[in-house]
Amino acid sequence: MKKTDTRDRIVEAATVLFQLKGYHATGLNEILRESKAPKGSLYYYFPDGKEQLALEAVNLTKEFVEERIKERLSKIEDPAESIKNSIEEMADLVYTQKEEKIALRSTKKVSINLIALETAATNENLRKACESAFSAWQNTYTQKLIDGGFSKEKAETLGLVIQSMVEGAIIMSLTKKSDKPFIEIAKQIPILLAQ
Amino acid sequence: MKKTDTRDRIVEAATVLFQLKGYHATGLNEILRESKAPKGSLYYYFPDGKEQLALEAVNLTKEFVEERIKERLSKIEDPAESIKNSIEEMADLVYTQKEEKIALRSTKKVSINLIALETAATNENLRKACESAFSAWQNTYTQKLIDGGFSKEKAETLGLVIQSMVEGAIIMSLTKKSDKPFIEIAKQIPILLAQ
DNA sequence: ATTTATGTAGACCAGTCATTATAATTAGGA
DNA sequence: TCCTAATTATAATGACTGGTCTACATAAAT
Repeated sequence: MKKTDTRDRIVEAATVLFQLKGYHATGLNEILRESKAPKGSLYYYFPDGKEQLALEAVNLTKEFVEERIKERLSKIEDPAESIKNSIEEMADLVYTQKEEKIALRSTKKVSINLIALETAATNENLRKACESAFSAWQNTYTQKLIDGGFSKEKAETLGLVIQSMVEGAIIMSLTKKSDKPFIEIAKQIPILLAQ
Repeated sequence: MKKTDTRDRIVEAATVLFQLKGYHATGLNEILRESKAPKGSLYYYFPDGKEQLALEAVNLTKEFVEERIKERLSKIEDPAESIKNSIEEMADLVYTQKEEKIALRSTKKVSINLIALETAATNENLRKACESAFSAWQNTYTQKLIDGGFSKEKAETLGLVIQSMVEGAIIMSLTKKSDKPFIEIAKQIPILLAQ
């Protein structure tokens, strides 16, 4: 029986803020304010401070997104159609999050894109956590392709390509303030998998 | 006749640092130190401070990359092959930059990826500058496709898709510390354009 | 009743941030 | 040589940073 949800609230707030504003642009005080937690609690639950918090945020997103993808992929048997479908759902996730960004009521955890770039050259721990998340997602696509009859080699290549396309769509989508990149990427999946 | 190149050196250093470490993680002092510019010069040349500096950095990268892509696309007539070729060159650009990252001797300006994500939700001026850069690059691909006989509509869609794929490859490449994402993305281009 | 965990609370630290105001210096042309 | 404008130096501003610290409350265990 859990006493409080303080710890969870802190991680949730950190997750949203890190992916929305970035690791360096988000201050601990802001996370505390948003999660209505006192500073003493932060270092009680996260003795290693901001980096530990970011690691947990990345891992939380990793699991959340992996779950989402798997659920979507299991609903349609045909790999091309199911992956297309999954990408279209991501468009919604990224986009409805954007709209609610001021209120921050959203608990959506959708991308580690920004943290990944911020830390790729400067923080090996976080870089590895992001790499692990990307690999997990990529692997989900690969597995679906193998189940659908693709060779292991081809499935691995296409998994990497699809994961890259999704990450690219996120960037383009956020900067263009449009879900069109997602939609167009999704449309190309069946063509890509027809080979 | 130009007296000094102080201003240029500042922009160059800012460009490299912003894309390597990020807008918020890069301090003005660091830019000064890296560019060996006099302390007083920054606000003399850039009275609007850090944001102005970032705007110029983004625009510099925009023009540099656009030039590179155009040059590459003009060397091969077939759109698929030329775009594939251009992406393979980008792999080198991104990657050799990475290797020299400590020395920072590199003056390469290759991506606005990180700044784009950092500012998409928090700084409308910079977001627009990044959007403009993405559109310019995307447009270069589109134009090549039109010249190669694609319909305007199809060319525009594919331009967006290709641009998204490239941005995705950059993220994946930096996070995985491998140029494989670029290579695999490049391989898919002819398949994508065979439709 | 006493002790030990568990968690809350926020003042406080030294340092860094971007920015500004103003003074000093330098350079070029008249 | 002098004047003026272009640079650069210096120093201070106040806001904010991540992180540490001690005090305090509550509740469970002994």
